[in-house]
Amino acid sequence: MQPDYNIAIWTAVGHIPVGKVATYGQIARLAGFPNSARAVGRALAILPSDTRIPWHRVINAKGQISFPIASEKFKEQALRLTSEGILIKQGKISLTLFGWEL
DNA sequence: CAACTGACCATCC
DNA sequence: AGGATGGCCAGTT
Repeated sequence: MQPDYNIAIWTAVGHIPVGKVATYGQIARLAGFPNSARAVGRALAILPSDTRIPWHRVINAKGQISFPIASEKFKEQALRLTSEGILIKQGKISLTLFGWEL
């Protein structure tokens, strides 16, 4: 099991400009899997902690972080996003303002 | 081998 | 506007 899914997805994620965010659906589309947003979630889930992939720039279609509000993962992602200039109000990110390729 | 699960999404009510 | 429903697809149980 070493499908290129993950490679394609990671590559697409790596193309997200700093200060912008993309949804799983967008990434899936860019990677060549129009109906497999879930593949993106999987690909990101198996990333090692020392990865250089900006996984934090990937959020769900609701414009929110796809983690339990109190989890460490959530906090880390929120921190990384804010430090890149992305504003999170009430746990929600404005895709209109920070969405990649609108 | 069948069923469940999940860092999801679009549509319908 | 918020909740339920169906579809997707690969890795686990």
